[in-house]
Amino acid sequence: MPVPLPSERLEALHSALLAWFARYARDLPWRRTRDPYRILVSEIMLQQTQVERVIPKYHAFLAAFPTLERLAGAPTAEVIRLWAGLGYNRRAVNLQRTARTVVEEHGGDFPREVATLRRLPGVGPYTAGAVACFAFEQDVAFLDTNIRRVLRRVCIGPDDVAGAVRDRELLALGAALVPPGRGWAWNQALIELGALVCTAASPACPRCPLRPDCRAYAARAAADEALVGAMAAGVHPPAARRIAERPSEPYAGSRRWYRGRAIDALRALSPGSALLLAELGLRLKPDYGPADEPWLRGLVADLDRDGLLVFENERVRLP
DNA sequence: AACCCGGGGGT
DNA sequence: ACCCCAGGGTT
Repeated sequence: MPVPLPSERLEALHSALLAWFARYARDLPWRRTRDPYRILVSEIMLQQTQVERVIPKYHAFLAAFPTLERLAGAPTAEVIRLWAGLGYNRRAVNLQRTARTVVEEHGGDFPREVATLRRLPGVGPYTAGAVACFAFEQDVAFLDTNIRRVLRRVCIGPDDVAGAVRDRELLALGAALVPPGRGWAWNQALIELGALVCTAASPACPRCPLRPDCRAYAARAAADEALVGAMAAGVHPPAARRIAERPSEPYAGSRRWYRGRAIDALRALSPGSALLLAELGLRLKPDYGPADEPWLRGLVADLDRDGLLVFENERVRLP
């Protein structure tokens, strides 16, 4: 059961992290704007995708679709083409659906409320909070993989057995930490700390501004001390045991891989043109034959359902 | 709650 | 060969 941080430490926590952010934050393009459209594009692209790979795609996408209205009015095929290399292609379709929803149902006026944002396609709890905070500078709390990890370590530490603390509880904890009026910088700073210092595999605690108030650090320091004492006494800890796992399926040849190759094949077509089903099959499998047709129809049907292609008259094309 | 959805880079 | 990454949607 996590205990809230002592209130007398709250102000110190705020100033420590905000000062660290002011000094060490990366200069990322989406931190230079409050335009909700640009913030949304960045947030959708950043879902499960690293910053370094998003940056060039972000610029290219906004060059092609500089405004919400331009994205809403573009052929979906073009949006999918611009998404090449980012993965999770449904994000591209949902992003355009959101643009069209905002244009058609909100008169082009971007929603500000988290609950309203949350209803947009492709916008979940994280993205709704991020847009409310990073575009409209609201002091809202939300969780992404970085914030979740930082909060777990700082506020819960060794009590977080196997991630037993739920998001609901973590979110309540996080909401109590947001400094009034500084939500934008605070949430950016939590994410930045998780990305640069409090990383998943090897956190750089020696240069962490939150170290004085971090439960995980305190516990680790105590454990290290005990270990050093034990080693000095001639006691060695048991070697970590490797748990045997079944070999995982290779990615090439997986369903996900074929979906990606199918969309790539359609991207390569000149705009407006289509491919016979068997032609697509041959581009996915050199030895494609009639026996593969049911499999291909299933693949295509799912992509069609996802809005990533259109299958009509035995031909396949981008929407 | 479990599963699916891409692709690239790090270790 | 794993793990990780500014998550969301479906079942």
